[in-house]
Formats: sequence, C-alpha cells, structure tokens
Amino acid sequence: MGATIKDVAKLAGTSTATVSKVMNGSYSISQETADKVRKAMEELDYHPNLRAKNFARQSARTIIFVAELGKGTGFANPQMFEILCGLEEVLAQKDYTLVVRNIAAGDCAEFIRNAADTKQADGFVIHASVISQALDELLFTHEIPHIVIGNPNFNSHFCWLDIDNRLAGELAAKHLLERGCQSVAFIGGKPEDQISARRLDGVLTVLKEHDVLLPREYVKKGESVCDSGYRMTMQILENRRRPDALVCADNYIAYGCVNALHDRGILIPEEMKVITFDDFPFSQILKPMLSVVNIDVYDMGVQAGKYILQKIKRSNLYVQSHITFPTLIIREST
Amino acid sequence: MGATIKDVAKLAGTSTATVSKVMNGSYSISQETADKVRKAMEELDYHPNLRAKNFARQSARTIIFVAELGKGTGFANPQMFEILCGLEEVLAQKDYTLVVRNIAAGDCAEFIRNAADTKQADGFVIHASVISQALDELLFTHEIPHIVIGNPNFNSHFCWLDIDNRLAGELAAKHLLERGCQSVAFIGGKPEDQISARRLDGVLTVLKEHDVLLPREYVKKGESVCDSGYRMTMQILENRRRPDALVCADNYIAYGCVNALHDRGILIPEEMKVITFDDFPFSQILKPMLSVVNIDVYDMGVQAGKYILQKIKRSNLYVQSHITFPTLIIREST
DNA sequence: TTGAAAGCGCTAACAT
DNA sequence: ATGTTAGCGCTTTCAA
Repeated sequence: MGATIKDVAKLAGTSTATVSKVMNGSYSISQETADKVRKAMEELDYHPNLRAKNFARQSARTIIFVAELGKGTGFANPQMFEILCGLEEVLAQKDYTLVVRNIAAGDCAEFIRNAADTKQADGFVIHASVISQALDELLFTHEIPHIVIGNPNFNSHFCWLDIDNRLAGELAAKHLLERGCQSVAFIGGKPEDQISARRLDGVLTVLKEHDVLLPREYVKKGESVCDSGYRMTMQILENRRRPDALVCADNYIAYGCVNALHDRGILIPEEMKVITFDDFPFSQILKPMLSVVNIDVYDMGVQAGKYILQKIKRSNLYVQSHITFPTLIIREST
Repeated sequence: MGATIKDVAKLAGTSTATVSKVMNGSYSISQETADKVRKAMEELDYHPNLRAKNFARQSARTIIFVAELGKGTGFANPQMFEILCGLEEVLAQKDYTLVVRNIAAGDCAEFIRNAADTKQADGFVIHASVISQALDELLFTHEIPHIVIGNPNFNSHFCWLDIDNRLAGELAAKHLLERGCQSVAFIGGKPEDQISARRLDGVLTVLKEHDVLLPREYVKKGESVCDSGYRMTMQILENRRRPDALVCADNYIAYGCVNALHDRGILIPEEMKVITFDDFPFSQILKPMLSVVNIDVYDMGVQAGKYILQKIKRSNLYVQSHITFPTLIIREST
C-alpha cells in the first residue's frame, strides 16, 4: 500500500485537511505550509487514492460509452472505434475515465438507470443502435447527462450528434458539377437506408439548383454490398444515354461499381466519373483511387466528448445537431 | 439521491450489516430476514452505490486496457477494437469494468504505476505497442497483474498472449498439399516484418516435411501493400517454371497478387491457387473469394480477459503463450 | 491560515 | 442468526 493522506499530514506536521487543501489548490494556505506538505508528499512518493477521492466527492469522473458490441463489431464498424478514440482523447485530457460497455438495445435503459443511480458514471455516450423510447424517457425525467451518437429516427428528447449526410451529398454533387458533368446517376443502398437516402437528397438538391436533371432511371436502390453495386451499375449502363458520373452511396457499392465499369471497358474518369462517401475501406486501394466525401469520425468523438463534459457542468445544455462536417477528398476517379 | 443501505436497514428493522449480508448472499441469514430486507430494497428502489462498495472493499473491479490510440487507429487497426470487444464480454460477465486508455509508449510505465498505486484498477491489459523495459521492471517488481497482447520482441518477464503465426503458416501449407500442389511460392512483407517471417517459417516447415521444395526465387519480400503484392507476383510469374500455388503474407499483398494474376489471365484456382491470412478486409470481397488462415481476434480478447481475471486471483500465474489458434477457411481461391 | 471532526455508503471482524 | 463498530482515504464545514 502506498502512503495515505494521513502519512503525509504526519510527516508534514499538519492536519489531513491541510494536505487536502494543498492538493486541491486552496487559496487559504500559506506558501510555507504548502511547501512543507509538498515535500512530504514527494518524500513518501504519495499518490492520492482516486477512488477515495471520487467517493468522498460523490462524483466518479467517469463517462460510459454504451453500444452494442460483439464478435465482428471491430471489423464491421471501425468507425465506432475511431469515435471512441476521439472521445478518449478529450476525456483523458480532463482527467475523466472512459468506460466501454457492451449492451443489447433491450437492456440499455435498465443498465443506464442502474449506472446512474449508483453513480458509476457522470455521463453516458450512447450509440444510436441501442436507443429506445424507454431510454429517452429515462434520460429525460432523470436528467441524466448523455449524448447520442447518431440521429434518432423517432421523436425524442435526446441530445444527439450526427454526420450531415445531406451536406455530404451536396458536396459530392457540387464537385461533379465543377468537373463539368452534365448527367449524374446515383446508386444507393436499401430504400430504408437513411444514410443513403440523405446523401441522395443532398445530391438532388444541388443538381436541381443547377438544372442538371437526374431522371428516375438514374436512381437505383439496392444493397450496401459489392455485388449489388455491380448490378446497379450494369443496369444504369443499359440506358440508351449514359450518365457521365456515378455517385455511389458507399464504399461497398463503389467497389462493385468500379468492377462493372472495368468489365465494360469504361474508363474512369475519362468516360465516367465516380465519387463515393467515406474513406474506408476501399477508396484508397481501388484502381483508380476514388474521390470521396469523407467524414472525420475521430473528430465526432472529440465533439461528443466536449459536449458530454459540458452537459455535466450545465445540465440545461441542449444539442441536436449535425455537427461534423464532411470534406471532399479528390482523387483519380473524378 | 437514491436510498442508501441505512434507509433499507431502517425500513426493514435490521442493521446495515444484515442488509449488506443479504446483498452479498451470506449463508447466515434467515429466510425471513432476507425477505424483509429484499422487500425494503424494492420498496425504496434501492441500488447499492458501487463506488462506495468498491472503496470499502479496496478493490476497483476494473481493468484498464492500455494502448496507443489516436486518429486513424480505428481504421488502421480494427483488430484492436475486436480484441477489446472480446475482452469486454468476459469482464462484464464477471462484473468488471473495462476502462480504455490511450497512452504514448513513453508514458505508459508512469501511468500504470500511478493507476496501480492509487488502486484505480486491479489489472491491466496492455497492447504490445506500448511496452518497454521500464514497464517490464515495474510490473515485475510490483507484481502488478497484467497481460500483454502481442509477443514482446525482447527478453522480459511479461505475461503475454499472441497469435501463433507459425502454426498459421503450417495450416496454409498443409491445405495446399492436400489440394495436390507441387510447387509453392511465398510473397511476404518487409524482411523485418515478424508476422510475415513467422508465417513463412510455418510454410517452409511443412513443405520440407513433405519434400516439396520452395526454391529461393519463390520467396519474395516486399511491403504489406497492394502494389508490392502485384509486383512480387509478376516477378514470380517471370520464372521459367511457375508454381501452382501462392501464399500471400496478408490481405493487402493478396489483393495485389489477385490483380496481377487477373491481368495475366491466369485462372484462380485452376491454374494457380492463392491463400492468405486473416479474414479482413478483402478476402471475402475479392473475386474469387480467398481461402485464408484466420485468427479469431475476438477470442483473443476473451482469452486475455480470462487470464487477467485469473492473475488477479492468483498472482503467481504465469503465461507466455501463443494461445489463439488459427483456423482454415476454404473458399474459391483454392 | 489551520485543524477537528463529521461525513461519503458500504464492508467485515468480532461480539452477542 | 444478527448487530456493533471500526474502518476504507479523502473532502468539507465550521470553529479556532
């Protein structure tokens, strides 16, 4: 066992209260005493017991990151890890501890209620995959500091942050316009895929503004897998008139798309420009390397960290926003 | 503030000690009293304060996962996240809390010393990227429960777990032999790449045993990137006699390799079998889908969790082993 | 400017 | 089988 505050007090010839005050930088301590105490600390190689401190203060200085984890999550969702890293950066800087907790969506409310009740954490960063009406109510009525990562798809009181996929779509479209494209097609994910839908939305907005049409037969919906991207691309190529650019809703679709163009002997970007979203996992590896509209998910974690710390201080703070800005990365495919 | 143990005791008409015993399942409590207490708990919606509990018990029930995180880690190293998920599963099951902490290699020893000193954690799971001689000494002399993920490349007292890359190489080679291959080439990473080297080692061992030769010109060393894989494959194809199988040291190399074979019009697997390691990120997506020797990194996290919990109980436990077994996944490329 | 003392909520040794 | 009581290490109020 290391030295305790008592040992320090004894050696310094003061009370434990004084030692505590020195540690916490109270103004009402004379230089002299402070020096004595600090010397004693050094001599004893004293490190305050964080747990005792938190207990006495009735605060944990802990944030729990809650999400549905499990086998395969690391590979399927590296973004989540990236967010986690950003979050950690901010929390560690402010001497907060980051706890990671896997929880099934159904058990989330119960878990958080208990964790908040027993003061295991001061706040929660919650992945949108585990939210529910019940959770919303709990957080709202108990005023539990939290921030949800991802836009809830139902009406709620949650504080949340999300990517602005609509804006991302706009950026992609604008870039194509700048490249002189006259006719653009979009190949997307499932009809219910919100991300894909919002990206399409952004694309459409910009194209309309510039009187570039995107006829119905140039919008495809399939699945977020390579094969589907391949098929959708082929379908688009069947049209009498070909578009001069393809916007792919994500990397997987883009991969299939590039394969299809390759098989048809269509040159990228000379005959067809291709752009997609997110810089992972293929965009930098495919031939040609793909232009993308990317999201800095690490920064999203940083933002989440800042907000949750603010929420803890001022619980009336309310945030619902698309805070993380997408950026255009131009590569060979456009 | 929620109800405390005192409130429960008062309502149940017992002492706090009795309440504590009921909570912790002591044998020496009559059914009757236990029921009374439990009813009181329910009535008050009592949840024990975990921090008080841990503090009183002088144990944190916490494991800290220490690694060098930062922007890009999530994408560059999804394995780490996968391990983390496995670790969380085991710890949560035993009511342990998992804390994630980014630390530079240089600051690691200092951080762990302090965390251990102040009993912030009962044990540490440490990524090999942040270990050092100093850390080894600290953990050894202070008998701090830990487990290192990854084989340290210097002499040490660490407890560690790692993947058995040698065995993985053996499995790959055996599979090729079973497929009737007579002549095998290996295209690997940099000369100093330990993982690549061990995989090659395993391949060579098996081939020798079966009198299949792997001549010097069939072993290439390059880089773990697609382009390098492409070039190395082309080099091998330049030989007068072609091998009938290629072992690629990893997914990136394999990607280049497949491209090269494709460009040369060589059919996989009919004219050339291809096998690689790890099931990420391309093996399931390339055409043809690649046979791989895979490592269950999630399970590695699970193992790490089990070991660290054991270490905490019995500090004399000593582990240095390649604990996670590779498995063969046969797909179209062989 | 300093110190005494009462917590913080729970555990565990010891007594009954 | 149950209760008494002394901690766990630090904070914080209040008095000196």
